Amino acid sequence: MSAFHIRRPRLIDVAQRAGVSSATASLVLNNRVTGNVRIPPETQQRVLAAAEELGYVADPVAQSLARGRNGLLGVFTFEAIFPVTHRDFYYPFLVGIERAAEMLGFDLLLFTSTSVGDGRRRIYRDGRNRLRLADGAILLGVEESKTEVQALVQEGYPFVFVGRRELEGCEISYVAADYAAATAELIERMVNVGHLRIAYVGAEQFTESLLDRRRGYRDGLAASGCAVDDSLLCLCTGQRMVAPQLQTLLDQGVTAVVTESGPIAYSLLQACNELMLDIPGDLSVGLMGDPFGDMENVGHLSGFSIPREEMGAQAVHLLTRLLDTKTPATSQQASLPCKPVAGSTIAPPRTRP
Amino acid sequence: MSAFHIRRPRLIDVAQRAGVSSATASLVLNNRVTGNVRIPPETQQRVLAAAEELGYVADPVAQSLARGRNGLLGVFTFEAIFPVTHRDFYYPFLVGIERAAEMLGFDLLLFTSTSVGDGRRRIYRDGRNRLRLADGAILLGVEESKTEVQALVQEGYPFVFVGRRELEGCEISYVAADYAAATAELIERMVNVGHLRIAYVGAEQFTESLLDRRRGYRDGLAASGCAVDDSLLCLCTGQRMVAPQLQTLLDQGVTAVVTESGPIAYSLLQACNELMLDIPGDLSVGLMGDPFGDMENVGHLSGFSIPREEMGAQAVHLLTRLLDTKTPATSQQASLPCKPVAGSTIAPPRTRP
DNA sequence: CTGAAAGCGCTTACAG
DNA sequence: CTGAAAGCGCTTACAG
Repeated sequence: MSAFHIRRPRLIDVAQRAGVSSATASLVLNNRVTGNVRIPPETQQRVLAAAEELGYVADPVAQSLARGRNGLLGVFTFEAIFPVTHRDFYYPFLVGIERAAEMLGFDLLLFTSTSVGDGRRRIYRDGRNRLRLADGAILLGVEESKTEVQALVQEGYPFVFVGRRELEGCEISYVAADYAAATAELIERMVNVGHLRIAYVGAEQFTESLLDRRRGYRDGLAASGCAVDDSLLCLCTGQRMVAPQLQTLLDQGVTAVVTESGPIAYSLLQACNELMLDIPGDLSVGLMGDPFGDMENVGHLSGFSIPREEMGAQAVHLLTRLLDTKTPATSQQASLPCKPVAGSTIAPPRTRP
Repeated sequence: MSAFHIRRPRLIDVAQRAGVSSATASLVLNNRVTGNVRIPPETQQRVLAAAEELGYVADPVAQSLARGRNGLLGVFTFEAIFPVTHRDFYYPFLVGIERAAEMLGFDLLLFTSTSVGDGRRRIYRDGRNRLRLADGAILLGVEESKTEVQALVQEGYPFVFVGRRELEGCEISYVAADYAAATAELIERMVNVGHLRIAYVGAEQFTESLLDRRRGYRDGLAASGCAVDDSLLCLCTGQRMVAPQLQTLLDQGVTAVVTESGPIAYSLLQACNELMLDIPGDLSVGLMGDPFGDMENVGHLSGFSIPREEMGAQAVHLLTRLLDTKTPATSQQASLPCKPVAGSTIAPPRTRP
C-alpha cells in the first residue's frame, strides 16, 4: 500500500461515526434487523447516514471469509476453454452456464492456470486441487481424466459434469442429453418411411455419449420390429468413412445410415459424392447431433440437435442444489431430451421391399 | 456443516500433520524459503507431503484478505459475455485472454452475478464493487458506463480496458487497436490506385474507436494530399446506409467508400445492388474492421483486421504488470497495429479525373 | 530456523 | 436492543 492509495472506509469507521459498535453497524447494513435483533429506526438511520457520508462499501473478500462461502462456481475444461477448433463445441454450453450463473447470482471462476503444456489441463497441480478455489465446479470436456475425476469424488468436492460420465465404484453428478431416446426416435423415423436396413456409422471410441447412441440404435430397431444386424454397426477410424466402406454397406442392402458426428457425416457425404449417390434418393442420412459450423453448406441434415445451452444451465442449477445439500455424498443425474431435426435427408427408400 | 461434509483441509491441518506451526507451513507452501527464512529441505518435504496427502489448497479468499492478493484476474463485460449475438465480437478477445492467463498462471474470474435485469451489467451492486474479488480486472464492452469506470478509478482499483477509453480528469489503462493508422493506410491504398473522392460511412455514434477511425480518415487524406471534404463523412442511422444516401455520394463524385463496421458494409453492398453498381468496378469499398460471421458470403472485403486475440492477451500482460507496480496511480496504454487485408474490393476508379 | 501473535475486514452467536 | 469477543483462513513482521 503506497501513500497514494486512497484508504477505503471500513466498517469500524462507519460504526464510530454512528456511535455504535461494528456489530450493530454490520447488522443494519445487512438488513438483519428483524427477528431476534431489533434495532430502533433512529439508530439504523444514523448508521445508514454514516455509511453514505463515508462512501462505505463492504469488502467482498472479508465478507466471503466471514460468511464461509465465496459464491464462486468453477468451470473446468480438460482442454482450453476458448480454443479456435472447439469453438462450436463449448460455446453453447458456456452460454447456458453464464445465463444460469447470472440468474442465480454466482460468479464464474475459469480455471486457466493449470496447463500442463501439451494443451491439456489438470485438476491437480502438485497434488493440489485447484478447483477448491470455488465452492463447486462444472466440468466439461471430451477427454477427461478418469483418475482425476475419481480423486475429486474421493475428496468430496462438489461438481457436476456436463455429459454423462460413469465411474466404477462411485456415482457422479451430471447433466446429460438423452442420446439413446433421440437416436431411437431417429431410427423409428426412418423405419416409418420404409427403411429396413439402417446402418450405424460411428467412431472407434467408447465414451458414454457414444455408447448411448449405439444403445438407442438397437433399441430403435427393436422397437420398430426390425432385425438388429451387428454387421451394420460400423466403427470407422479417424472419424472418416471412405467410399469402399459405404459400398460394402450398400451391398448389404442398406438404404439409410445414421452418423455419429459431424465429421463422420461429412465424410459420408463425400463418399456418396464419389459413388454418385443422390441423397435422400439413393440413401437416407441421419446425424445424431449437431453439424460443425463449417459444414453447414452440406445441406440440412435430418437428425437431432443436442440441447447444449440447456445442459450448461441445468448443470449450474444442479451444482447449486448440491451446494445447498447437507450430504455431499448424494449425486444426481439429469437427462435432457434432444430436439428432433426434420431436415431434408430422409426419404422413403427407392426400392420398396 | 453437516457431519457428512468432508471438511476442506486448512493450513493448520497441514501444519499439524507435518509437525510444524502454521507460519512455517505457510512459508513453505508459498515458497518463501529463501533470504531471511531458511527452512531445512527435510521440513519442507514434510509440509509438502502433508499438503499433498490432504489435498490442501489455500483458500483464495483468506489469502486475499491476508495479503491483499489472490491470483485471480477478473473479466468484466457490460453485457453478457457469451451472448449469441456478440459471439463473434467477444470470442477472439477471450481466446487471447485465456491464452495469456494460462501462460502467466492466473485463473480467470468471470463476473456474471451483477446483472441488472435489462441485459446490462453493473460493476457496483448495492454500492459495492464486486470486482474486488479479483486482484484486478480486464474490462470489455462497447457500452460501458462512464460513471462506474470513474468510480473504479477513484477507488484505485487496477483494471485494463480492451479498447481505447478516455475519461475526463483521469487516465485509464487500456490496450487498443491503432484504428487511426490502419484507416489512414487504407485511405492511402485507395488514393494510390487513383481515388480522389473517398467517402466515409459510419454510425451516429462517438465511441473512442470510431473517433479514431475518423481521425485516421482525415489524416490519410491529408497525408495523401487529398482535400478533406466533410460532406463526404456521412454518419447514418441504425448502422444502415440506404440507396438514396449512396446516390448522393456518387453525385458528389465519390469513387470509393470506407465503411465503419460490418453491418454498415453489408447495407452498403445492398445499396450497391439496388443501384446496379459493380464492385470494385463502379465503386471501391473498404471495411475498417472485421466482417461479421454471417456476412462472409459478401465477398472478400478490402480493409484491415483488428488484432483482437492479441489485444486480449496484451491486456492480461498489462494488468499483471500493473498489479506488480507499487503506485496504483500509474496508468498505461498500448496500441497494437491492425493487419491490412488486401481483399478484392479496391480497384482504380473507372473514370480517371 | 521456527513459533506465538497480531492482523486483514467482516459476521455471528452469545451475553447482558 | 447492543456490545465484546470469537472466528473465518490465511500471511507476516517480530521475537527468540
